[in-house]
Amino acid sequence: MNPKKPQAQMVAQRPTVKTLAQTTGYSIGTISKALRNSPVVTAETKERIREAARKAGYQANMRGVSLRSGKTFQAAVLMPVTVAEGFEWDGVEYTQILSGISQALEGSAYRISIHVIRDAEDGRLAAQRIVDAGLADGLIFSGILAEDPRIDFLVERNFPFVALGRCRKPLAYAHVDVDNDWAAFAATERLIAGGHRRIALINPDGRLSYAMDRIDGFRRAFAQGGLAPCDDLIAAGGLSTRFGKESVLRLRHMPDPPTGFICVNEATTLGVLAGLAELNLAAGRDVDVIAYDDINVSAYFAPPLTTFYLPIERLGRKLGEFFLRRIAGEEPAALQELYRPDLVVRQANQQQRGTP
Amino acid sequence: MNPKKPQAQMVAQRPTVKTLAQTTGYSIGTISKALRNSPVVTAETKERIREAARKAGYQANMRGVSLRSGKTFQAAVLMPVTVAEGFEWDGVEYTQILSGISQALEGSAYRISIHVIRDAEDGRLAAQRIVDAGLADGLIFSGILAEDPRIDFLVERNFPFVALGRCRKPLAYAHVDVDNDWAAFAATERLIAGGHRRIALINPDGRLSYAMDRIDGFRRAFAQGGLAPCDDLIAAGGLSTRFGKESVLRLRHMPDPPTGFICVNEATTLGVLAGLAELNLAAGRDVDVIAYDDINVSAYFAPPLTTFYLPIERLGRKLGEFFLRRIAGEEPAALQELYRPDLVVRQANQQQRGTP
DNA sequence: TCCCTTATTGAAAACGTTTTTATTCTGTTG
DNA sequence: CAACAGAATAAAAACGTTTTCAATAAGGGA
Repeated sequence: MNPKKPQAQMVAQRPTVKTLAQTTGYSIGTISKALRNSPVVTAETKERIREAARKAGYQANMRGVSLRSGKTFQAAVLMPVTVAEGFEWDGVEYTQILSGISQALEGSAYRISIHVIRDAEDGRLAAQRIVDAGLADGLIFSGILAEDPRIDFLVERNFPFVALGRCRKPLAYAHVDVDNDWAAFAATERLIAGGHRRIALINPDGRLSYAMDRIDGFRRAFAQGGLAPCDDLIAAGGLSTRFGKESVLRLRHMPDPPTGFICVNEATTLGVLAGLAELNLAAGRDVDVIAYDDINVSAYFAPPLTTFYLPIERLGRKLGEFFLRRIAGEEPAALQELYRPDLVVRQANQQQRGTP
Repeated sequence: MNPKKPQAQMVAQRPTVKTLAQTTGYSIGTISKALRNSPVVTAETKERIREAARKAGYQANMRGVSLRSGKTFQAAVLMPVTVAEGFEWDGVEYTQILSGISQALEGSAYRISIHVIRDAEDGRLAAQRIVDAGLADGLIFSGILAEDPRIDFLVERNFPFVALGRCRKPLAYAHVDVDNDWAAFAATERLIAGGHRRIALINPDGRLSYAMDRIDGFRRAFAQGGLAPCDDLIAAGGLSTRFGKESVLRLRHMPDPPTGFICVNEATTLGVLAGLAELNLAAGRDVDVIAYDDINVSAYFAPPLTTFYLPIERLGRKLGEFFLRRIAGEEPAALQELYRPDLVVRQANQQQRGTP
């Protein structure tokens, strides 16, 4: 009994192909082929090897696979974080998006890895780092600009990705998007039908592609009614609660103030309501507010608001699905989907006559 | 000119240690040692090799490093997703936590990988999978139960992790936590001082460790005032807006209803306000509400509420810092921190006499 | 002058896979 | 009966590192 003998009394190491080769008598090449269900290995050999693998609790070492195959099995998600003015709620529920992506990736070998970015330009640097250093097999990101440096870069490098949102360049790439043009059009149309003529559009940063989509829909609704659009009532800024509030205060102090408000997300909506409260105005009585809602929270606002609702988790699931299909080699042109949110009516949105 | 010659006209491949060995004339071993700043290699050799690496744009291939070193360079974060009743807002701002962790990990080779879990038990399975399959070098997770299966498992397996929250077992593990006992005590004390005697505690799931901490603080405040605690007014449930609203409606229909409410997060607070509105009660007039706020949103509620505020991103940063230090081998006992949130007074919280 | 120590670098092995190529064996065909 | 085709498996190479061990050179003391 040589006490130096190193192998026997070791704690149970993770089994490898080598281990399985020893226990079954086959070579490591055959083990690998059998487990990957290669047609060259005979059925009963496969069965024996699989049985041994099962019994040993074998799991392929991802680091080995990774090195050999060149794949990372990482889906990189660029997560924007608004370093806004002192920790403002921005209502960007990335948790839901990630949950959706995660559901789609379940069963695959892919894992989500997070890369926090500050803006789209920072995102381009992150994308470049990921591509150059081979940190992931593909990318998922949102907050698409009309001219998005990330999309330009990735399309040029032919690196797989899926975008939540569309840029305004005629490029072929996988994406999922909300029909913001339609939603803004429908919201504006509804307020016009309710008698409103001065309508404010609380919008995000104007460089964002969907901000432009919303403006397009907004203007189209006025044009359809033969009215001039209220371009002076378009507020472009952040997605924060503070921005919503400040916008209301500013707009309501204009000579011909808006009586209707179309908000871009829950956080701005809450800010708008706070601003109205400060002016002693009530939504549904003095003015009307229509919101867009990712997370089904507008029913709890005071008062409950009419909203366009699309659970953002559903978009996340589609992003994940498209990611896997893109990685598997499908053409980007086949991986594009546009969603229309549901209109949830909680207010009549009829302008009360006799309002200031 | 043999057209089969494979190397010369290839597109620029990523440089490797082998490439650098060829261009510098050193061996790959020396290259590796020089780049890792090993003391055995001479200063001028290091300089030459570093220069060549810089010029070639060399970046170590993580897959190679990973296989050789056995490290994954992954920080696995277990992200809870409440598959609550139809996409309810739960106010769990994981984006901020991830942002904080990400900041702390910047500069290191570590990346965040997300593992979505449904509850703590599901989390234990995820942890087991991560440990067994070697998917990460360490774990970060939140939503700690008084008896948390994840902590038991990881401590037993001696696998590095950092918890956001403390369990109730006397185990040594790295953690960051909010002093919820103190916060609940202070909130209760404040309402008692304002004349309230019937105070409701809107609490999360009772198995959560911090739910118990809150109850402890709640009771202690009554005991200090020589009063009997309102155990019948402790509502235990989700973190959703719906739960906040339903709790108010239920509690206010009791024979001796509460006049003060202490909420657990922003989402429940919004629900509480919605419930009060439905009962035609106003916070600050008919009843008082004190909230806990991770994301600085309570200033925009109607009315603005007195809150305990601690930007959750700060906790995230600490989690990331502790993670790196734990991975580097520091003892868990040295990696523990308890934060007290700031009290932000926005209401007097004095009970108005003559209230029902 | 010779040997021994020390400093520096080179060579080789190892991490765990997958894939390519080689080998062995069996059965068939001219 | 020799050659050959085909099937199954084994052997080896490769992915890009890091680490261990061996080799070489230089310098110093006897």
